Amino acid sequence: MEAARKPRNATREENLAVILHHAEKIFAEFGFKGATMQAIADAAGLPKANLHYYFPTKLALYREVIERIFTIWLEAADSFDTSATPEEALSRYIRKKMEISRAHPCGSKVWANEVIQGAPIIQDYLQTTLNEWTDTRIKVINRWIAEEKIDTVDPRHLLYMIWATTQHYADFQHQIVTLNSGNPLSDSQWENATDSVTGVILRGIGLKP
Amino acid sequence: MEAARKPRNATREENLAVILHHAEKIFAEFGFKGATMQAIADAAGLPKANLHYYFPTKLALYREVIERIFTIWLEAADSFDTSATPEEALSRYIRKKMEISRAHPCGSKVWANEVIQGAPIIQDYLQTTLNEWTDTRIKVINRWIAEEKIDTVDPRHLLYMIWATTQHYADFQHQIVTLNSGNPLSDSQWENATDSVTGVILRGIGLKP
DNA sequence: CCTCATCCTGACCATTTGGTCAAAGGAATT
DNA sequence: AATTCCTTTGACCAAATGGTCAGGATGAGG
Repeated sequence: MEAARKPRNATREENLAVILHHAEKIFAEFGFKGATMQAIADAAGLPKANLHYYFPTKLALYREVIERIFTIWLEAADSFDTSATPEEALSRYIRKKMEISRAHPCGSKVWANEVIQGAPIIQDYLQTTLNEWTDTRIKVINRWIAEEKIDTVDPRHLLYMIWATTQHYADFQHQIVTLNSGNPLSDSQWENATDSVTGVILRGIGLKP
Repeated sequence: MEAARKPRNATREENLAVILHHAEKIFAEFGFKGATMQAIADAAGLPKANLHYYFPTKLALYREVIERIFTIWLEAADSFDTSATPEEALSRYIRKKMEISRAHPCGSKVWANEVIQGAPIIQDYLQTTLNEWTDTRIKVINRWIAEEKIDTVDPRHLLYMIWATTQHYADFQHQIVTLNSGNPLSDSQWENATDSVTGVILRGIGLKP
């Protein structure tokens, strides 16, 4: 969000990246109030006072972390409407969201934590950007239904199902790993998960995956 | 978990219930570290020191809250295997889980928070009770597949989908309410949500809901 | 009215927390 | 070398937090 003033010195960029990376982990693990600046500083290998040089308050750091996650989510959203058919649109969107769950589990967890706690920070995002995005997708899905390309289904709940299932693999990662004998999902297991989710949802609305 | 020593005095029972009820809310809203004994005490309308009379530590109170949630979840699990057909078993299980999401959203949120944070408290539950429960259901689903009652599907991911979607309505309640113009889901909207989820999942594995 | 066990609570404490600040590097430009 | 701007950090503080404790309230049985 902040433009780097001196691109010549890469240290600023580096430090920002390191701080944000570890802040994401700590916030994911303890939530906003549970995370401490000291813990983030230790994880990042910096003195606490240095964090406050880059981010004046804990809230500012948290906000930055959240904003980055939101950006990633919006990009995944793009792959929804660059497709011709419902099959392609939905399966690409689901696959993309599964990939994000695997690549950025902590980001997803921070978002989940935030929403569970009533979204005190991102409330405006929900009301504006997410709300608008949802409305446009609902219209697309309703068009598919009108054109009899998919079965009748409440578009809103279809979207919720996709969000819930894909994010589950990030947010409940620990539970899934535990039920997988303590091992993280392998490549093929992730592939299987993606295929399973895609298969049930597509068939669930009358498509053939 | 603790037996009441003097059932004659109902005050103990009452206070325990009040404390646990409000503790669930506060823990759901702030996570374990974020919740404060003072906040729980205020919500329950009791002095903080009184909480420590009933629950020696914050952890003991949290553990009790978690255990109660787990009990409710296990009861929902029962409705899974008292049914004859896959249609009935799955639709009853999904419906039950949706009802729990509506009746006990805070409980679900506490569980979600706990799992997101790596389940430091309930790890043993995941490894024993939940793991065993999952294994038995997987066998049942695999039998359905062998008997060609449902399409081929990875039972594990089918279960994850059910958990994810149903719990989403509790854990992401705030997001759903926001996307519903700020209004909680009405009776008919909950019915619609349940039907939508059940419909997609059942059709997704070759059943007619 | 007395006894005794349970229940309640205001005051208190040690620790942790987010955040501040002044003084000290450091590197490029003049 | 002097200057200037950015960066770093140890020491510090006020507030909040989990937990303690001694003493007071309460009520049932005698």
